[in-house]
Amino acid sequence: MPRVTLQTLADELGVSRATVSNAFGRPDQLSATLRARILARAAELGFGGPDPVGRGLRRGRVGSVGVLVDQGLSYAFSDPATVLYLDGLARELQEGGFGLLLHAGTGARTDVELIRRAAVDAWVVASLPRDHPAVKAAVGSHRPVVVLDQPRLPGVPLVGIDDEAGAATAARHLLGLGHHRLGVLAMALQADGRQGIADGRRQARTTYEVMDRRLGGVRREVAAAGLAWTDVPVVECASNDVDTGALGTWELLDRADPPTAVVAFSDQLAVGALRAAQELGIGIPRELSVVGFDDAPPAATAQPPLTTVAQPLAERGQAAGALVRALVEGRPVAVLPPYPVELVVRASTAPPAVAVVTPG
Amino acid sequence: MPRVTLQTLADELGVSRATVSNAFGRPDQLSATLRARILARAAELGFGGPDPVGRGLRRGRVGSVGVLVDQGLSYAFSDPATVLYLDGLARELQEGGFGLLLHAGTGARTDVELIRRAAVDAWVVASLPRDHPAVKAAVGSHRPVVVLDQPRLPGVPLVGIDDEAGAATAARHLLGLGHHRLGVLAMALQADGRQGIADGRRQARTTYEVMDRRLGGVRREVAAAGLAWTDVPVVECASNDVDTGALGTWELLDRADPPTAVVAFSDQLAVGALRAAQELGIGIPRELSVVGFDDAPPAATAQPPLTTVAQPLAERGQAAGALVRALVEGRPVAVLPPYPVELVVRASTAPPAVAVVTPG
DNA sequence: CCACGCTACTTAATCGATACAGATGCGTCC
DNA sequence: GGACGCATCTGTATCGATTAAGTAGCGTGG
Repeated sequence: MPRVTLQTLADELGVSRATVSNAFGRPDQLSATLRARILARAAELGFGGPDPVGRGLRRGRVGSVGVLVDQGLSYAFSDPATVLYLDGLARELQEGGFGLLLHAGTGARTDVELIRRAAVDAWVVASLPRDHPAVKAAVGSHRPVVVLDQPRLPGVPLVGIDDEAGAATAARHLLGLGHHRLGVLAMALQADGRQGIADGRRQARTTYEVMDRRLGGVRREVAAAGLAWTDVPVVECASNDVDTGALGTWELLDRADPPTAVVAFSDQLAVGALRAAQELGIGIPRELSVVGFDDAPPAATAQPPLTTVAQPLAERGQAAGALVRALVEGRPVAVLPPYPVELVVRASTAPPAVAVVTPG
Repeated sequence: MPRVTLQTLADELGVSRATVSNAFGRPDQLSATLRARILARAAELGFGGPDPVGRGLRRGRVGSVGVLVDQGLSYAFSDPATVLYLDGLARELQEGGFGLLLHAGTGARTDVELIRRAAVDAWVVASLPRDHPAVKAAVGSHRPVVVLDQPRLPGVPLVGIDDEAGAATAARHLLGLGHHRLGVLAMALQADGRQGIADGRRQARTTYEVMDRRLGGVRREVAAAGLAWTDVPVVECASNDVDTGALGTWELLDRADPPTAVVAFSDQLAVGALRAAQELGIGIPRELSVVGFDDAPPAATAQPPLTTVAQPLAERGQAAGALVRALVEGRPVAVLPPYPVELVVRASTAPPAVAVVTPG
């Protein structure tokens, strides 16, 4: 009835508990024949190896890494980009013998309690807003933390990309094609579920740093082209999915002077823009150009295929995993420079229908 | 330098370790003022509460539940149906204070080792083949196990649906519309990556019980309609995604006597069928009828909207979570009857173009 | 004034394992 | 033949917490 432990086995076989432990974890510490006997008896008793929790306590490691994602799981996993980097992360961590303890911030207060009570060796913060309580809880857990994308935290390694450059490239591409009226389709600027046009005030208050940087990139290029940033409508999409992207696009186009080109801050939103355009009977790219962000799998298969800012998703996930491994093993880690991004031009962008050629 | 523990705090304040423990876990066991003092000092020292591993060892519970999914994470999460029930599961478990330790069967031998070493209170086996080594490892871990869909294991609670009835309903619907030439688009019958027509021999050897049951359901209806099962081509799709579904559909239609109606065993595959038809210039439902399975979100938004066999995905995930909670807490659990399924008729099915009306 | 009950703590056993410092025995080398 | 090395196993401290049982101290009712 009582649980089988190393001690049970030791008593059964008349050896010490230490030897039984070694039979499982350090084969070189005992003779092959004794080890075989121990393992055989263990199998008979249905003993599957040392208890992970006891082992974890003693060794100071349990072999799991917590991952904090925004919103619910279904939401996080509906985004192919998120899935891709989680996959990279999971692979790398599994390689190192770690499991992935997923934690979706539900926003409830119990979140923090759960994080405090979670038996993990480290935390990966996967793109959370700066003020999210889960972030504080993770940092306060006295375990290594690695951040993906955001938020930047002092002394915490970050695996990010050059967001500003990425967004700037997208904007420059469109401006270079001759567009003068841009629109921006952004993800949430704050976690308050707000949807719609975000004015300057709102833009300045985002708690999602990635949005801040990408807006900055577009703004920079718009200014460089001699245009007014206040003339560029920014629509904030409360969720990063196709439906909401379509909704946001409706809003962008339903204006007095609708944009001829849209910079979307994710492929999800961009695909939503394509759908909205189709519903409205607007030809892409003839009447509207759309640039996405991420180059997630759906970008290439979209109709038309999306011009988008490519970033190494799986690779970054893997890099985050490698950082975690290093930190847990006490190895020093270097500061990672932002991963480069690259514009992939496909068929969703073209010069505006009525090109306004500037003299010169 | 050394870690702050309950003992550190106890020494600091001149109280016993037990009292400090109680300050965190059982507030009624000490005076409010002392508790406040302890908590205050804890905050000062940056002590975030009792160590989860020590706690876990003593209490016999760590607060995490392992989830075993087939293939890699990106694969599992590319299926909206999987995402939906994992979301239900996660919600229910978070409610109970458990985190989700995800474990994607990579097929490597290290999988089993990882499972053995994972600090979890229970396992959820999410639709694995009968012979998957991870299943044995989970069952052998001496922790409660709950199975989603498959495999059926003696003495292990299962949260399933009536697969046979579901598939039968789909087939009956098509046969009732007047179709005489059916085709089946199945998921993998074995985990060997094989793709293409599965003959009777292969069908009989599936290690995925769900496929077995669904094939049985279709077979039953085909027989009831007086047709020969051997005339019904079954194409096995190695991965459950849209691309592979399209590929399988090509194979199904590229035959001497192509089917006029397809039963797909997932919405993913069904959407693939829609795409293949579009590529081939085949009108749906005029020239080809398609029935899906799951009624995952994409089913309703597909073009045309999919007729599909609906099943309560999130609800089942939640039910699995509830079972896990009960088992971990030592409460007895009743055997769950299969969840009912229901055919949702949308626009992807219609009578065959050249209806063969039986006299009578 | 004693017994009783209550609150507020403390004591000590325990969860299951790991790792380091011995202990033991045996062969070998000079 | 004594010293030494080596392989193989044991003894024991320790990881960080929980909890049942025990002990003061204090107020109260008979």
